[in-house]
Amino acid sequence: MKITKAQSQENRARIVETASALFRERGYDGVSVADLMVAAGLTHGGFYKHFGSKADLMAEATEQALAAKMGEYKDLDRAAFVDRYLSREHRDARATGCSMAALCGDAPRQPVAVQETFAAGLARMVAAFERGAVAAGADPAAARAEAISQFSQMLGAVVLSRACPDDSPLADEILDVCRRQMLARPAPAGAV
Amino acid sequence: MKITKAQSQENRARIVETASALFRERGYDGVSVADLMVAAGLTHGGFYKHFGSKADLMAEATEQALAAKMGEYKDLDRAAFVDRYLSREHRDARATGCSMAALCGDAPRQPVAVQETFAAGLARMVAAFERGAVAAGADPAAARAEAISQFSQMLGAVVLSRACPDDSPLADEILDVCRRQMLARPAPAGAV
DNA sequence: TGTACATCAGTGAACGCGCGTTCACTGATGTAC
DNA sequence: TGTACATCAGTGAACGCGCGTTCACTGATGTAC
Repeated sequence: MKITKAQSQENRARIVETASALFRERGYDGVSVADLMVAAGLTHGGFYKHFGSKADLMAEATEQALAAKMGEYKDLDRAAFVDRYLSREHRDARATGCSMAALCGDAPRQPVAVQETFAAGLARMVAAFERGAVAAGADPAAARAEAISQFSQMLGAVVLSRACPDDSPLADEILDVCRRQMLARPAPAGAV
Repeated sequence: MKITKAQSQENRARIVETASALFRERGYDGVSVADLMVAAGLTHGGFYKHFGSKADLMAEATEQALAAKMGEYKDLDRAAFVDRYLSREHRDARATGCSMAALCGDAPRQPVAVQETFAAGLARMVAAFERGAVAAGADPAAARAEAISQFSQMLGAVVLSRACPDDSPLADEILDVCRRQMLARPAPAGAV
């Protein structure tokens, strides 16, 4: 039953990828090591050949998902980003959406390594937002404040929309209202 | 070991109150029935004399905490509410703070009864915000949209601030930036 | 008002279950010669 | 290039533990007379 080195590395990568999707979908505590390994096409015993603990994987999967998402969003202009972030598709696709929005409520109760990964990801996200605003012509002095308050609103809207039952009209209303408000919001230069 | 009717009702109320604090502090899944009953000064076996299941209590404790918070906030004007909601004290006092902010990330994964309680609470909260804005002279047509987008931002800010490690400067920055931005935000009548 | 007894809130041991983690074992890979 | 063997990723049973829930039991309360 020994496996090629390449095969083993592939398996490891698949575990991380599967974990990052399942964690976003069900939360860190909603995914057991056994669930996860089955979803990755393996058995649970082998998990500890790749990771020291479930907490280690949580940190690694979160790190990877945040980095991947930022790469994905990097080339969108502000309006396109707002449109996508506050879309019904993003709200409904927890597993492939923003890890920050999916897991920010769980993060404070997790091991320190996960908390730190989260905080670092948030800092990078704010910095990226800020650079985007400046590039779009915003007053650099106000750009950071705008980045923070706008991201707070968008994340809050996604989290609240997801907290509504599936058929609730409020779920869509929250997204639509915030999307319109974000797009109509004065250019970063004008605020605060 | 039988107890007075009044004593029993007192015990029941204390369980609900204790639960609403512990759930906000550690999340629904972070509090076991045994933990909770010990915190309420009882033993775990008696729990089912008062509640059909843990899920029933989750719904009841959430309902009660949301209603109590709304009563508490009812008489504050907008600026005072913003100041308090986005304060370090509120962020750090999870157990006695806003249940919406403390548990919105957990709500979607909970039993339907809890989800419905949450959605109803959110709807009431938005309605209260809206009334407050109209009373403050806002354009009624825009008041609802402002209520939704402002509450999204405030909740997002509290959740993100809590997701930062304790000593992180970003945690305070998020609150401070959003508080300033909320207070400087044009009166509800002027937006969107 | 006093007595006899049914009620039922509270107790704590026990239930089955799923969790994270460990471990002896397997057998193809990859290496030493 | 061919052979012998050590390695180690993967397997699946087993571990101790905490969970939500059940249950037989207790004994003061509250009621019927």
